Amino acid sequence: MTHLDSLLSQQISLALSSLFTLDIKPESIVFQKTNIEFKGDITLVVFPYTKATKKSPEETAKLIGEYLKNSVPDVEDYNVVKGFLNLVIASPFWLGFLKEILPLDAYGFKKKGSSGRTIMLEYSSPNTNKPLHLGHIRNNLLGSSVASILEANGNKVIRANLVNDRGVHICKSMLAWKLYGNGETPESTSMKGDHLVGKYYVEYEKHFAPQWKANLADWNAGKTDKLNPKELEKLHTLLKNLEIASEKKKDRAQDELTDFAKELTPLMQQTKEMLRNWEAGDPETIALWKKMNDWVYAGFAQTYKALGVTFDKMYYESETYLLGKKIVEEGLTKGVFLRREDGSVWIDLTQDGLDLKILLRSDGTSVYMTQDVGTAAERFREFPELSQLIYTVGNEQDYHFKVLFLILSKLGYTQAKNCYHLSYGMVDLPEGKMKSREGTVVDADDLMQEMIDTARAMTLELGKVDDFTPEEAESLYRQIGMAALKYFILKVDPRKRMVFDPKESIDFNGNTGPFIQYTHARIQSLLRNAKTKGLNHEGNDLDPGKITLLPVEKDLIKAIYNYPDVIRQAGVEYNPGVIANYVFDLTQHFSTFYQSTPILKEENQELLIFRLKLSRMIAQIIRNSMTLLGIEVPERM
RNA sequence: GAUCUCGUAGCUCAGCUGGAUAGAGCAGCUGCCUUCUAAGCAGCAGGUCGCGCGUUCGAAUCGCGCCGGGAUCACCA
Repeated sequence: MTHLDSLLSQQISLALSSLFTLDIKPESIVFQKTNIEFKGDITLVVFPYTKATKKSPEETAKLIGEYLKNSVPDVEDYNVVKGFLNLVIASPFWLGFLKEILPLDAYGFKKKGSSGRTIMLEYSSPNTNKPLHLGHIRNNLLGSSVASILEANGNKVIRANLVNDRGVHICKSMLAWKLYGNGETPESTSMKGDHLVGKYYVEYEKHFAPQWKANLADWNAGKTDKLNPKELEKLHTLLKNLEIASEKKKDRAQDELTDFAKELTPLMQQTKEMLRNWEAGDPETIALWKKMNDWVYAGFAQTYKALGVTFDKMYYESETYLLGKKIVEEGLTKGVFLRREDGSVWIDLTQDGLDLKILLRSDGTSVYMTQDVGTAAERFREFPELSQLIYTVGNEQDYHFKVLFLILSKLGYTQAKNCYHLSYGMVDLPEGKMKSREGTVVDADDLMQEMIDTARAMTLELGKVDDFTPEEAESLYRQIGMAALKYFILKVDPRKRMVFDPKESIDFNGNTGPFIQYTHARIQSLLRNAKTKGLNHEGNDLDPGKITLLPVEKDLIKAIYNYPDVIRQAGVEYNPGVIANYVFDLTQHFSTFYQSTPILKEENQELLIFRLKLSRMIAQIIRNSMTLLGIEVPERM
């Protein structure tokens, strides 16, 4: 609620009371933007009150309008269309407001920490067996931007990254490198470390597939002589299941058989052995693990730097994967969990409309959920002041987090209600889902490079950098390319699945990051030109009495007026798209103004200076908004 | 089978705590660079808001049902 809203709602409450003896609380009165077709700045819909006023909507609106015009100096005029009361707010109000905020350099932002809330926001959370791809880009950009938005709302934010650095999938890359790597290193191959490790993850699959397929083929041909009696028995059970399975369950039964075939390959046996060695602390395995993970981290560091994301706190699964077991034991004694005959531990969530969920395997080892319970508990202990714990994770894990928060709550963690799953939709390509098997996965590093290369080509073609030094030009290409990418992804509501069309994302016209950057650069150019002409726009003085606002100028000030609410809204929704849409709209309005209204050529000196100040304020908002999206704005382009 | 989610212009998306004739961008078509950066501006064209029923003075927005896409429900992570 803005100052204007609260002033008007109080007056309207008084009006309703004195005109119709109606008791309506000011807080319950809401306004909406005046439709562009009609005159006015803010609109009250009176339909809700007509039952009580016993008058027609038009009559009711007219009476309220007249009351406001007489009692509120800032209400200059009003008009009524059906049940809509459109109020015209006087120019001095808008100019007075602008004058008030001109001295601020972060208008709309709350001071960091002013809310007294500390929020931990987890994002990125990569696996160390392959490089980052397009999906990770959305995760990183989203998490990073939401962190900034929450800070702009006055919160202290801890940016956390939980690295998935252990497990079967990591051992696959390690084993493949050991078996087929011939000692390759990032140095010897001039490959980025994460890409080299990813190469061996793929290599593993290449050797693995023929092995399990051979198992299936053998079994189909009745060759089962390699199996021990126990395995043979399981195979018979699986085959029988497949045979009697209904049409619908056939896939599932086939998957189970395939899993068993994978299990019994030499490669998988070796992988599992490697994982056991790792868990036992075998020095050779640990050394290999460290070496390859270091390669990956060096690679990730580059990618993160290029993306412009940072972290305050790193967590490694290798250090946290044992957490949670103790909590599960405690939960057992509390009766939250139950132990089956085979020793596995479960929670029954059927009362909550969910299913049974496993927390410890029959061999006593943890599953993902166990670790997540453990890390959450650890974070609550480590940061007792935490007001909120946010997980930026794809919506494929909606169920997982529902269960996690429920378990935490059942274990008695009151902080469970402060946990939030920032769930975002998958990124698809125009031809459908990204599939590693079909090689359609878009690599993060490649994509960024492509964007920068395109920015270079476009900029050179337009002849924009003729007077730039080579370093300045390169920096500009990077800024533009990254802006295109980031804006393209962040403008979409995070909750929604989105389509990433490389051709479209590389467009620099229209609703794009580069267009917004360009508008900022134009304003800066304007201000530079003003300076060389000796025009001083830096002061904050402004005489509302001497300026008559054009409609386009009033629209701009109104948009500025709404900015704090936009930042608040983006924070409430955890949605950078709110900022993106706002700043595009603002930029578009400014372009209209810029194109249609003389600024430096204005003869009236008061007006000229006012327009410069207005432009300066718009530039500030563009810059600060883009910062919330993690996007840089150049001074020239 | 169960649960969750999405469906708005040819394409990508806004709008969804109910409000006026549903908005942008891209793609298509017209204009505008001796004038503050044309990565721009102005305009034209493009819609049964998946379908149906209901609630309401009023529904793209809320509820129910159906159709279609996606996801999840593993001793995977």
